[in-house]
Amino acid sequence: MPKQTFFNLPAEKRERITQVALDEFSNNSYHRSSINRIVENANISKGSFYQYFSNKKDLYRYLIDKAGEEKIKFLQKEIVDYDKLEFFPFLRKLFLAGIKFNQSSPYYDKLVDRIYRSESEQFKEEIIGESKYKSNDFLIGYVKKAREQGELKEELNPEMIAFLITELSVSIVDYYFKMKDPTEDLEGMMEIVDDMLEILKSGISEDNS
Amino acid sequence: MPKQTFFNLPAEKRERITQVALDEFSNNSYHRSSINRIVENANISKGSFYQYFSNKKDLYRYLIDKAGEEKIKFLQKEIVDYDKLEFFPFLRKLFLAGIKFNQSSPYYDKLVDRIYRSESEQFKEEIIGESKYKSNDFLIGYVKKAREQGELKEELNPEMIAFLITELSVSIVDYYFKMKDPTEDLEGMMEIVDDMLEILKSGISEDNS
Amino acid sequence: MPKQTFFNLPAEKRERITQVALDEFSNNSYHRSSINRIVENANISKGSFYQYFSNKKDLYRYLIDKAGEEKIKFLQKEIVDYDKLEFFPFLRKLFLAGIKFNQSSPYYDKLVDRIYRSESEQFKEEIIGESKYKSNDFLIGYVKKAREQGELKEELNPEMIAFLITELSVSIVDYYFKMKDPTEDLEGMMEIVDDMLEILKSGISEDNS
Amino acid sequence: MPKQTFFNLPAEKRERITQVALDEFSNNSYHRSSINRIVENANISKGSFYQYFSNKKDLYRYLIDKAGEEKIKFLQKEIVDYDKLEFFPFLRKLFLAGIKFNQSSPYYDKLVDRIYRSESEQFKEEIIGESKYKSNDFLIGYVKKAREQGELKEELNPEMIAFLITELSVSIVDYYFKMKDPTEDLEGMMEIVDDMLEILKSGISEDNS
DNA sequence: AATGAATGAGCCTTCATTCAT
DNA sequence: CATGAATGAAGGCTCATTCAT
Repeated sequence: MPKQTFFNLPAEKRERITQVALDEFSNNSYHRSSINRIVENANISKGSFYQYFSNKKDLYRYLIDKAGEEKIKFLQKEIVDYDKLEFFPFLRKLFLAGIKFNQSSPYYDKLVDRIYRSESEQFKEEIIGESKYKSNDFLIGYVKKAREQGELKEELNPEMIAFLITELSVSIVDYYFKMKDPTEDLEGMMEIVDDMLEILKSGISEDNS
Repeated sequence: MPKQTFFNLPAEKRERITQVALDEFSNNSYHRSSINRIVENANISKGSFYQYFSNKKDLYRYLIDKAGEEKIKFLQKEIVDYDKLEFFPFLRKLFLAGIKFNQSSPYYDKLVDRIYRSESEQFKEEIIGESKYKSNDFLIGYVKKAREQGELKEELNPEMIAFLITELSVSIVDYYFKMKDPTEDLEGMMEIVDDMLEILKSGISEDNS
Repeated sequence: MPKQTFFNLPAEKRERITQVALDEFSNNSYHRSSINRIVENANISKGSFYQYFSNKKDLYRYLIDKAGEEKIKFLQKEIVDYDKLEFFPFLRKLFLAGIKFNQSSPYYDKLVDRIYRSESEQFKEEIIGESKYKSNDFLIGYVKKAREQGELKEELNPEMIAFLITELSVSIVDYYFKMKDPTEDLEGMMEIVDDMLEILKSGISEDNS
Repeated sequence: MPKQTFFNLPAEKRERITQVALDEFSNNSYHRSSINRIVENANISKGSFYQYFSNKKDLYRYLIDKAGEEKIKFLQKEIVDYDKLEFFPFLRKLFLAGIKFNQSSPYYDKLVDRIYRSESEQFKEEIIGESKYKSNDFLIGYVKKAREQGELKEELNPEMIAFLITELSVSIVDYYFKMKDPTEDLEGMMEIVDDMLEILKSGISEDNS
């Protein structure tokens, strides 16, 4: 956790630092990211930095946490009444909201992707282990509920389904941005999402039999 | 490509270096990996290193290439007569073979995963661009053939399917080794593979309609 | 340009570093000069060095610039009313002042000689290109003026004359310090200067015809 | 001196090595020149190199010596009956021959220039001190003779005149190649040479008074 | 006579962190 | 709260030379 001094800062300064750090960590691996560059770009002194954060890892953890927070806040705003939706319409909303979030705050997604996919297992544990935003928990609950309500095949393992969905939601974004100009609107994206959802639906829904 | 001097080395030494380097690069990002550590662990002098490889990237590229080579060699040995198999049985063999390879040479998979998932697009291109082992090409061809033979839904985009399968094949290994002791035998694994395949099959095969 | 941190240093330290660097670069070619030696002799840490200068070239450029600055400052102090002098008396003053400068700050002259005479044309351009102390411009102007006032033969190319004078002014110093003990006073020197000037005068002045 | 083994080599190989080394040393300062590059470009093994030359300096000295030898050989071929010429016609021939030599063997001139102008005095002494081709000796003798024959002003110091001429002969080449395309023929050059000679003549010849 | 693997010192540069003010 | 000078370890890489074969 950043030190209290950081939170005492005027909002403008605090956000400037956050933004610059986000930029650095989302474009470089943890070890390659440079405090030197951060303080320079944020226009603060080295000494100040160490008065806000106890060390590099402290800042990093803060950003990772904030990324989770922001994403959840965003998703909750996008998917109102999500507990009244059926599973697949919900999933569709979830995917689209995920893509929208990525478009509006690409740094956060990059940051999180980076740690999930590229840092060593040990390092990941060290950083995320203490965070409360372990993304999957929420989804597993939702899958379980859907299965209980007969929307999903009984024989499938909910953990596995949740895992599969998470992977697909990341993959779909990768796939999309590998092919398209990210500033484009969402039409092309929806097509892919719908294809992917159709496959998933045929694959895991009960009605399918 | 490593210099000729590297290939002139006694096999034992050459393999020792390869092994140590593999260990280093599969456990650290490219930039974080250290030549210093490699030469120390491999018990060679820094000067020698640069007589074998022209630079860090040279060694890295060599390993990435070798990983592709080894994996293909392994898969070809595992999946004989693969062109006589139907699509889903083939896929099953492919997944299992992939897992087996990971078990026998976990470093190579980690290495390749790392670059595919975590290094910057530009860096990836720089390293893999010149390699002949671009994994997806082979799979896309195979998917197209399956679709022509009526095994897959016509409306689905082969590139997307291939992409999906590749992602799943990686995910499945992640999932498995996150849950199980990797030295265990394959029984538990097969269950998961079969679940996943069942989903895929329901999702993309033609007979399903 | 050195970083601000360098100029914030206590004068003693700043001058110590400058002096040590000057010593290093004036006795070795650019590439042969060693930052390691500089920091060691100046008794600063390597890390500090890079807080003062962005890199080796930065320091080097600073010295070259400073050499130009110092020389011009010195010459202006020595040759007051230089625009009221006739050409050859002026030249005599210039030569003598040059020698005096060399005696009082031999490092600067050595430094500048070194780059003018020995580094590759491309490197020279890279370093001096951006400097405002391109020595010849001033002299060419002065030669042109002298020619217009009928002091020099009309048929001679001013650029060539300026070039010739510059070369001679360097040569004369070389010659002198090759023969004499540099701590001696200037008497012997004046003889040589006068001989050289006499030759030049006979060679290029108009009254000569 | 190179070891006997070097001279036992087939001429082709010996010349190849010489050429490559010349290329390296004339384009880089002594310390920057690389044995590694030389053996690579000359296609010989590291071990062989050290069987031909006892070390880097040995090779370097050999080249410097050879440069002197070649230049003298060339000049002697160009300026036949030079002892029957008067001083200024001789000087003109000398300058032109110098330029021609530079055009035909630019590497040698670059090599010699480099050591004369850029290496430290101590290093120069170490290399050239032992050489028999100290260029000036020959010229001083010639100047003395000219003075005795009344061609030059009595009051001028022959050493100084010889020094001056040497400097000019180098400067003139610098000046020319800074302005012109070196592949051009000699017409433009002759003009400059003649201007320069005219200055010199007015400056130092006796008839001038 | 020829080879080429081995070596360690040295190169310039970047880094996260400390601490006195 | 803010500052920024100081630091030494570590980074990748090049070098001339030796020596066993």
